[in-house]
Amino acid sequence: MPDRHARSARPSQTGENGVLPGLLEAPNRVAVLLPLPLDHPYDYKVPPGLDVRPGDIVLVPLGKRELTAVVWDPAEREPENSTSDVEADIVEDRLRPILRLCAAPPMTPLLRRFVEWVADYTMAPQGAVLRMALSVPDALQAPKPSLAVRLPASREKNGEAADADIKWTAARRRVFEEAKDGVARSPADLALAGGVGASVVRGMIKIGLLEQVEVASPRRFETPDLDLPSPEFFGDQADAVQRLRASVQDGAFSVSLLDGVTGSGKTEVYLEAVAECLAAGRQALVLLPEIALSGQWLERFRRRFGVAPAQWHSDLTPAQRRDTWRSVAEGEARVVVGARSALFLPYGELGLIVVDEEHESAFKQEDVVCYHARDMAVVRARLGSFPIVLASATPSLETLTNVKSGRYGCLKLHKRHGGAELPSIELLDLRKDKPTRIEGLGQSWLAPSLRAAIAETLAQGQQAMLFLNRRGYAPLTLCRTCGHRLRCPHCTAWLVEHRGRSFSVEGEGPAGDLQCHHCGYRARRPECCLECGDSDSFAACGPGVERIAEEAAALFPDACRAVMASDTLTGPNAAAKMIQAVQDGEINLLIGTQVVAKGHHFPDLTLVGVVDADLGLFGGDLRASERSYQLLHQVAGRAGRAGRPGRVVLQTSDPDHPVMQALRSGDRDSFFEMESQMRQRSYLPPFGRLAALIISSPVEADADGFCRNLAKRAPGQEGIEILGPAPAPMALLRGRHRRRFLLKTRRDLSPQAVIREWTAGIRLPSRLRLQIDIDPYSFF
DNA sequence: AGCACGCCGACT
DNA sequence: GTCGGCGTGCTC
Repeated sequence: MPDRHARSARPSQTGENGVLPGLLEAPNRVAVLLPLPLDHPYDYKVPPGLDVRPGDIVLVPLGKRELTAVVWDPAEREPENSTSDVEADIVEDRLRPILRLCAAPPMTPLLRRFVEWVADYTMAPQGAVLRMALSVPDALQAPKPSLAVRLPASREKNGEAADADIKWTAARRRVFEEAKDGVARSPADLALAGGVGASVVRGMIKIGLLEQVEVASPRRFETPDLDLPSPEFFGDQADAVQRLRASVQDGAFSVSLLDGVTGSGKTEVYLEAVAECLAAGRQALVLLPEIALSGQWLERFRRRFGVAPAQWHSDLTPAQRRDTWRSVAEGEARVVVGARSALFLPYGELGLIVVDEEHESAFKQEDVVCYHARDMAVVRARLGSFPIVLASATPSLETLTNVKSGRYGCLKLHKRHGGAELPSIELLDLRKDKPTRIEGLGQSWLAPSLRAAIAETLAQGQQAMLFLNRRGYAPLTLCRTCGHRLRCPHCTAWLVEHRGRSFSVEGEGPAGDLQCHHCGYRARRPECCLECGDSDSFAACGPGVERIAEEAAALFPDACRAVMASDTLTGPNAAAKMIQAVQDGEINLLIGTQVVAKGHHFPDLTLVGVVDADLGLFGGDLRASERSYQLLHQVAGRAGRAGRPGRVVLQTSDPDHPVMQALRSGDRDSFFEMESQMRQRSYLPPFGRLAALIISSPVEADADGFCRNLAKRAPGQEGIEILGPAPAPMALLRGRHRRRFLLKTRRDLSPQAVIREWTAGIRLPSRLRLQIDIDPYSFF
C-alpha cells in the first residue's frame, strides 16, 4: 500500500534552502502531548533526520514504557521579561528522544484545538481528553497488509502431477481446483470455495502448494449511494428538508433544532442533510444516545443510502475499532454513527453533525472527563465552521431556551406521518384505584383498571407494554422483625434483589441475589437477619420489573411475556432479537425498563401501562420534572403507530403534578414555560451556571477537614453562590467518603475561572481526590 | 495510566 | 528472617 502520509512534498526544515533560516530551523525539542492525565505536554528531543510537526503521531519513551502520543503546538512564549522561574523547564540533557513517527494521518489542527477546548472547559487534564481521541493504540501503527493466497506460478501450468512427495488428499485437490485460475484470494474465501477448513489451506501454504501474497486491504466501508431516490416529503417535512439542505450548502456554523413528535419522520428528514453533506464531499457524524439498540436506525440508513454507515461504540472489537478509526482518518468512512465518544474521531473533512435524541442524559459522561457530548458537538461544529442539527421530540430546556433567544434555529414537524394519531394519555389515580392483593402473590402493583385494559388489549390480539424504570425484583429488602434494611457495604444504597429470568408463581422465587447498582457489589440474601438474628424474616419491598413480570405471569398466564432491562439483555444482539420477537408478534406482553422507551416501532402495540409514573420525580435533581416528562412522553409514544389508536395509562399518586397534567393534556409548551420560569427564578441552568466539586477520601475525617479548608477560602463575589460542603448524594461510593460543593454562578460568569481561583495554591493532600463536574447532570 | 519504590503481615 | 500486599508519586 502506498504511504499516503509520506513527506516527500515537505520542504526541508534544516534551513539550507535559505528561506528564513532562523524560523525554519528544525526545532531540537518539541512538545508532545501524552494520552495520560497530565495537563501539559512533555518536551522531547527530535533525533537528527526526523521531520516532525504539530499533529504528527509519534512513539515516545516514558519511564520504561513506549507510548503513542501527539506532537503538540509550541506554547506561546511568555513575554521575554517573564520571571526566570524556570518553571520545571526540563534541561536539554534530561530530554529523551522521540523514537519514531507512526504511520497514521496526523491529528488535524482542528481536532487539537477541540481537545484543548474540551480540556479547558471541563477542567480535565489535556492528556485525558487526548486519550479519548487516541482510543485505539494499535490503529496508530502501520496497518498490516492483508495476506492472500494463490497458486505459485510454477504450479499453475504443471498441475498436481509434478510432485510425487506431496500427499494429494481429496481436500487439497478441491482447493487446488479452485485456485487453478491463479487469482489471489483470502485464505478464508479459498477454504470456503473448496469446502474445506482453514487448516487445509494453512497446510498447503506450509508445504509450498500455495503462496502468500500481500494485497491492498479491502475497503472496509462502502460509499453511501447518493443516487438512491430520497423519500417524498410533504408539508413541514419538505420545508425542514429544504432548510437543512440549504444550511449544509451554506456550510457555515449554525445550530438547528429539529423538533418533531414521535413518528414524524425526523430521521428521514435529517438523513437528507447527511445526503447533502456527502454530496458536498464532506463527512457526516450522527450521535445517538444508545448505539447498542440502533438496529432499526441502521435499517433506515440503509434504506436511504444502500449501505451501512461506519459505527462507533464501546462494543466494537479491537480490530473493528482500528479499522473504523483509520477509515475515518483516511476519509474512507463518509458517515459515522456512534455514541458520544465518536465526537473525538479523527475526521479530516467533517461537514455536519446530527445529535439525535439531544435531550438524552446518556450524552453526559461523568467519569474521568465530565462532558456533555451534545454541547461539545456544538463546539466542534463551531470550531469547524459547519452546521449541526439537534433532533428530539422532547427537546431539553437548554436547547429550547437557545431557540427562544434566537441562537438556535428551529424546524418543527407537527404531524405523525401516515396519519397516526398521538395516543390518548390517561392518569390513573393510585389513591382511588388501588391495586388489590392477589391470592398467593401478596402485594399487587397493577390497579384493577390497568389490569382490565391489558386483558382487553390482549383479547383483541394486540400487544401491551408495562413500563417501570427500575431493574431487578425489589429495590429494598428489610427484616420484618426489626426493620433492618440490607445496604451495600461500600455505598449509600440499598441492595436490589434480582431473581433472574425465572418467575415462579407459587411461593418464593430463587433465593435472592442482592446487587448494588452503583458499585456492582453482589451477595446472596443472608439466612438470618444480621441485626436481630431472626431467620426467614426478610421481605422484598417495592417492585422492580422482575416483580411486575411475576405479577403479569399470575394475571395473564396465557400471554407471551418478556422482560427487557439492561441487565437481562446480554450483548447488543439480545436486544435486537427481543425487538424482532416483539415485531413478529411472538411476544404480546412486554415488561421493561428505560430500554423499551427508546424509539422502536412496534406496530401492534396499542397499550402502554406505566407502573409508577412518579418514580422519577423524587430526589433532589434539578431536572427531575423535565426528565420525567421526556421519559414518560417517549414511553407513551410507543403506543399506537400504524393507524391504530394508542392508549397510555399512567399510574400516579399525584395526578395534579404539573408533569402529569402536561402529559395528559399534551401541552408541552406551557409545561416548559413554567419549568423555565422556575429555573429562572432560582438561577438554575440554563439561566445560571452550575459546577460540582466532589471531594472524596477513604478517611471520612480527611474529606471533612479538606472541605473546611476549602470552605474557608470560598470566593464570595457578587453573582456567585456556594452550597456545601454537604455529603455528596452518594456519600459513600466504592469505599470513598464523598463531600460535595455546588457552585452556582450567574450566566455571564465562568465557573471554571472561579474554581481555578478558589483552588489555586491549595495542595491536595494525598489520597484525597477532587473531581470537578462542570454542568453536572446527576445528583442521584 | 503504568510502573517503581516503600513500608507492614504470613510464609520457608 | 524474606515475599508481597497495594498506597504514593513520577514520568519530558
